[in-house]
Amino acid sequence: MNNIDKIFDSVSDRSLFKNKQTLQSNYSPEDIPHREKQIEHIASILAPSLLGEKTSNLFIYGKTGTGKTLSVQHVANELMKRARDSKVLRIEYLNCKLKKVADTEYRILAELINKLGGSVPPTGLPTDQVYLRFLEILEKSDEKLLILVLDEVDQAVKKISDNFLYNLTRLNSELNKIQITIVGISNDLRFLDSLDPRVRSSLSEEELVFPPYNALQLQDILKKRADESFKPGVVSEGVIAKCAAFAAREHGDARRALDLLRVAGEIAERESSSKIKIEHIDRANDKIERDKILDIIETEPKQFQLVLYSIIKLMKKTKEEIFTGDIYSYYQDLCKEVKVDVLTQRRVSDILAEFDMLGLINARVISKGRQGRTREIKLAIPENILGKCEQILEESLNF
DNA sequence: GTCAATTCACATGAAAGAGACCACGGTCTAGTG
DNA sequence: CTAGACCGTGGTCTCTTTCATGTGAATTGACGA
Repeated sequence: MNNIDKIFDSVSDRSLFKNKQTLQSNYSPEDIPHREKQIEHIASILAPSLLGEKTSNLFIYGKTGTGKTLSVQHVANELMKRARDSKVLRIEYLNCKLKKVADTEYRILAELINKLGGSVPPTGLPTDQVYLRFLEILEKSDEKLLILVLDEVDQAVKKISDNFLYNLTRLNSELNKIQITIVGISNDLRFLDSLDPRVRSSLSEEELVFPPYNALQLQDILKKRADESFKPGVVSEGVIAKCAAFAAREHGDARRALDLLRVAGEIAERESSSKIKIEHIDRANDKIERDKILDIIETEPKQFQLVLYSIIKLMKKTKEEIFTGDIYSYYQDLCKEVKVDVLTQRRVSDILAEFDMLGLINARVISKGRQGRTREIKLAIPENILGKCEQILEESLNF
């Protein structure tokens, strides 16, 4: 037993982390630097809710990792602290992006009902029935106001149509005892434009933009978190700056910067290095990128993998841009070989578009004049993990 | 040489079908008193 | 008589097909200089 204790002790001795949680993405710190203005703004808009008055709907946008969610949650927490005993107010947070939780109208409602303490079957009911239950449960509750935070609404609206937002905003007119305020959060700056004007006007009574952090602000944030997270003296000179620079290049994504720092720490730890050095950051960057891509590839359905495999093979052969037609014919042959049903070109076209979204390929719609219109496709997977990708694909397609 | 019409090879949209999943209500069956 | 098994209906969800329409520039061919 003593030996095991020793091993455990030595691990904790060698560990560079004091408290790793503070670097994890779900951690929410006490203070949020460089967002004071936005937080105040949100607070001032939502403040009347403490009296149970209906506040304006709020719409927030900004790129990923600019502290939107964090700020809103912060304000929500403060509000709840104040309102705890008065029972006027209720705040529910819902992330619309999480698959299997909330990417259809039905599921969003079901999730909300669950959070409010009711229950609905995961499927099988007509959607309007679910609406009715939602209304019912709302009317039953004691609170006068419900603030509904919909994170990443753009994702939801993309999958569903925007009339579910319309329904939500209209719900107020059917409710007597309780009112709903919607706080929408979106990563997509052009999201509002794509909405139905009726929805837009009611949803964005107030608007708030979160600008990206610049490199200096990122450094500030990182420094603060690093102090909480690592043991003193672990972080070498320049590491923070480099992290910040990396993330600033990608539209000031603080989440990414923190991930980078954490992974760099893990790498350093595994190598039993006593400090985090700048080279660890580079390696962390590679690793994050690599893991992300490999993970996507691995979890993709078979047909997608087949298409991707075709692209990789073709790319290897030609080294140049390839077009939808090339891929489709290669893919057809491949399907026959593996004895899999061949999808239509229409479908493959959509699959390619999805790969583009995922960042696995760069696709551009071009017109080649008399030779028609097509996508010009380039692989966006770095050379150094291409082999690994191929291997994974071959395994899962069992060649 | 110039200009509009043509044409290609797909992109992009809309609708609808197939198959999986599930809830609900009604009916049947077997076990119980 | 009643609880549980079983079935049919009707609903959602995802993936896919079918049908329809759109589109940007190379090419063509008519036209005028």
